[in-house]
Amino acid sequence: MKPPPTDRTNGRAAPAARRRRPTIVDVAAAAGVSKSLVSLALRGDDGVNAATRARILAVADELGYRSNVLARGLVQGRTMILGVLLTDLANPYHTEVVAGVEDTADANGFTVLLAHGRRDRRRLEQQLDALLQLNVDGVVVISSWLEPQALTDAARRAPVVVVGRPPRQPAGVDTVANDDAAGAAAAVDHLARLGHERIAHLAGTARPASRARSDGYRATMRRLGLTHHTAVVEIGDASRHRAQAAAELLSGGTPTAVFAVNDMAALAVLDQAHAMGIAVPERLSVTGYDNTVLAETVRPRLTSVDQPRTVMGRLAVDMLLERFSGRTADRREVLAPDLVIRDSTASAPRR
Amino acid sequence: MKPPPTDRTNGRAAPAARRRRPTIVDVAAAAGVSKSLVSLALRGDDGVNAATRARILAVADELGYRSNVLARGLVQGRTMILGVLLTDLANPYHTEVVAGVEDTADANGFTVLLAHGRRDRRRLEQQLDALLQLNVDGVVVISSWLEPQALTDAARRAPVVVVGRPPRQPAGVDTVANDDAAGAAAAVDHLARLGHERIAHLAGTARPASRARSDGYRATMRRLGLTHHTAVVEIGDASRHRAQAAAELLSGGTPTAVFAVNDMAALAVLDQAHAMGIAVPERLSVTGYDNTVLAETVRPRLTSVDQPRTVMGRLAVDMLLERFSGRTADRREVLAPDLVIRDSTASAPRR
DNA sequence: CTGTTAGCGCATTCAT
DNA sequence: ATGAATGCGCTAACAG
Repeated sequence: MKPPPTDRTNGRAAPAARRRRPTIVDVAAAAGVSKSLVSLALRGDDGVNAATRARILAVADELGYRSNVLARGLVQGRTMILGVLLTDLANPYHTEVVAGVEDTADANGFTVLLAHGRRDRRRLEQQLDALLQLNVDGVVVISSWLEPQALTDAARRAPVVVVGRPPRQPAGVDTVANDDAAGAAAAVDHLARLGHERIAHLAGTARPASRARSDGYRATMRRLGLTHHTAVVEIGDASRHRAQAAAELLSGGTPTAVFAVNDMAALAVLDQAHAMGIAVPERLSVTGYDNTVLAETVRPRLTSVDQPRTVMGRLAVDMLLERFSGRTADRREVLAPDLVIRDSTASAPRR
Repeated sequence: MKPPPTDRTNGRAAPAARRRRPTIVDVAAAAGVSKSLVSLALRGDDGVNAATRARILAVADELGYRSNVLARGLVQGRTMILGVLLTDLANPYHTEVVAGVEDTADANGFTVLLAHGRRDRRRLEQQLDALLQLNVDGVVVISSWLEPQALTDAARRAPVVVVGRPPRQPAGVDTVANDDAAGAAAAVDHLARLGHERIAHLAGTARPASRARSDGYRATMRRLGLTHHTAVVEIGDASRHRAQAAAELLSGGTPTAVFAVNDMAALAVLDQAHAMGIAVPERLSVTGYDNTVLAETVRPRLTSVDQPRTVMGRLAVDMLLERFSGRTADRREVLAPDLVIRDSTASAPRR
């Protein structure tokens, strides 16, 4: 805890001559009217003399006056700010949801501010709290790391929508998720239609979304009568683990196709296949999940399950707006994902 | 502009039973003391009876009391919040700088909030304004898009540090940048040492950083006496442009090496080389710039110039702290980049 | 139609 | 150890 900022705007000339932004009183003084009148004029109230209003607007413009959100929030009880809390800035999945959030927020006159949890639950809670303290009107949580209790608590202070798949459904908060089971089914069905039978699965960590995808994989394999599904390997976050898991997967059972839990995992499979001299897609088909930029970047371009991220972000804000208008019942939305077929999948090799 | 939130905490039972967070008065009431005493106790003032303090702390803890940043900011003139303004959330370069900012902010008890410009100058200005309205104590701008005037104006309200290379040095704000010319020289020198002579360059848009790199490239080629530097192609942001530019570059002059302005451009070269059946690095060496995750993702792994992003972020906050302690002179810091050699560069092919 | 006045919210700091 | 005053900028209610 270092020495905090000392500068005060009042008092004698501060070092850097910090300038107060013009307030409504400055405008009032410059225009020679009361600040109430300025307020009315600025908000287009009818009861203001046209000439006076013109003068006020001119002065305000000249001074570069802009009303202060927080001050207005103080009296109106709303700030027109929406907070977005996300686990991991570096995760492109998250940032695309943010784009959707921004779209709808913009269209409705809201400003969006972001808080970053750095993949740390404690920090996520702190940041959520920080947003709430700013009196944001609502929060979109792009994370499945928070305890249901923390979310429910937060929702008592402002409407909260979770984008993703929290471990348990928290009371009082809305959720938007994609149908992981359906996505897994789409990928596996696609591979099966291409004639693959030995379809292996590279599974993720214990996160709910990963589990749902693995469950979907197993269910689909069962439905297809494919008992020979080679292996399910738990992988960690470290890329070394992924590589190791991928190596293990390709060595045992000699699969002709792999359904990876996400694009990063799929990339590990691609790399491992390359190292082992297995041609993709000729001898091995690979599918990812999330359709991140990665999928369009690696060679061969990755077939991947696409979550409608932008739509999810938009929907999240829509749900916030509904809460603002009085909805009290929780709403959970599950969106259908979409398989994007690229170059990493092809017909199964003949024996 | 949709109907804004209507809920007020006061009045009769609001639909969702929105709960006020406990304030210092609640704690005072529950502990049977005045709020002044609570304030003193919480901040460890000596003049508080030990037993009383213990009771107050216990009550505060039980109620889950946490002081409100904004209210404290009101009276103290500082909020202990730092704002980060960035051009593009999806740009991993930016997010790594953020990590550095967060490191140092954390260590000094500051909270970090992010505002996103969506690659739009107007929006960047709005977001900068939004941060300032929150009374953040300082702002780190990770962008070179803002007009110097906008930055200077902002700096009158709170200290501002720009990470990156603004077109002109704005008065009153500090800057942290990497030495693009030196980075370019490191890359070209590396290629020259490997025996390359026909070293082409894939240039970027008109952004200052890109220009500095191109200048560095040309200067180094001249210094090395390599007049035969094939071509400089202007590329746009669209990936199609990049591909086209890369194709053009590899067709004319048959270079044996390419210094690309950034990793994305290098990736385009890699892809194009692959399409044309040119083996990398056997027949063509490629270097990138920025050392993004991309560099460690593509095959072959990309040799790239690394900017010390985390350090830059940390330094930015250090500079903010200096301003808080009274520094008034502008400070501009230029950090040395570092060439990271991977698999995409090798000795020049024999004729 | 215009101007004045009193809070909105909360924590700190000064007098007592 | 306490009440009252204070910081901020705005809007709403009311008086002129």
